Amino acid sequence: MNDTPASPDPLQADLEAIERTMLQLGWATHRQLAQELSEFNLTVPQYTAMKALQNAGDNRTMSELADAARQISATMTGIVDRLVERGLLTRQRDPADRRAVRITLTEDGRQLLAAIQHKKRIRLRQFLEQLTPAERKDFVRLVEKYLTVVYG
Amino acid sequence: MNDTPASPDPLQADLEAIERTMLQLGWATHRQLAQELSEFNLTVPQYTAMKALQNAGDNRTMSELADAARQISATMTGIVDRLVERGLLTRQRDPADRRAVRITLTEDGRQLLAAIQHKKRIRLRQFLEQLTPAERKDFVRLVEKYLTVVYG
DNA sequence: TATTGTTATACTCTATAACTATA
DNA sequence: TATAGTTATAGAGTATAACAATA
Repeated sequence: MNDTPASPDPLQADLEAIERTMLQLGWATHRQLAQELSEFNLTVPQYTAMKALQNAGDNRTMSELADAARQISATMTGIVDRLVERGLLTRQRDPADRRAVRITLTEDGRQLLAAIQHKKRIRLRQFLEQLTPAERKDFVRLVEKYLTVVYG
Repeated sequence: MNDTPASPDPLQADLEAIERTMLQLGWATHRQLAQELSEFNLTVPQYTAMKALQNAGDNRTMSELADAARQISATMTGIVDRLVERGLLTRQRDPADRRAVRITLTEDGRQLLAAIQHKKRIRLRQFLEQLTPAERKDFVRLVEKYLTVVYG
């Protein structure tokens, strides 16, 4: 008869707090980003693809870009279509393997990313200014650990 | 002549690390959640709406639900349509104000949320087990501060 | 008149399956 | 035969504008 143990699973309370917080973080991030990007006439998947390309070093194939952006190639085709049409990316056949297509950021594309980055950083800086250097390091370390453990 | 100052903005390095990490966190969370939910035939906006309803105390109006889920009412109409059709929510005219519609979780809806929660917690627990109690508190505190500062 | 919610419209994202071109 | 990428298809989410019912 001990339905209400004095000392239950010590993780339980933290678990519930983190679950709620992370769902909020994921969704709030997504919606907020969508709204910020609409000002630049970009969608979240479009921006994510461009950033993934930039981080992966530009001149990637469609498969590599799809992997980096966590998409399948059929989806990436449509996203890249619209970005090429706007002059933010270019598509080029790879001469070494004519099945492959190489994607590059144009100068316009790079400038657009820079403009978005500039705007996003203003608010991020506000956040960082409220933390101590040790807290900043902890934050990055904990979030990276979360990504590794929870998303493999 | 001091183009490369020995001690530039001390926030700059952290800023770049956090920017990249948070974009990855937002997108990875979204894509991972979508994949987990597909097993239950739910989309992310559908799940978010159901959780928002649950957190807001059930029996909310469409406007309240849209606010809680960060959607506009026209979008919420479509999302609720599909959830009602599947028997996870019910719609009822409010007798006190016949313009308003009250949304409630059905028993099936509550059970589905419980099943999803059970599955999500397994992986979250893995993460928490790798942290000290102090780190767990820090994590929640820092993420909540981030949400407050960055998303108001 | 103002508010609540739905409908109409147009576009984007998404996954699956079938297909083309190249290796 | 296998791989890289596109196309076809169907469904869901999204915002805007117009609309109906109620206050």
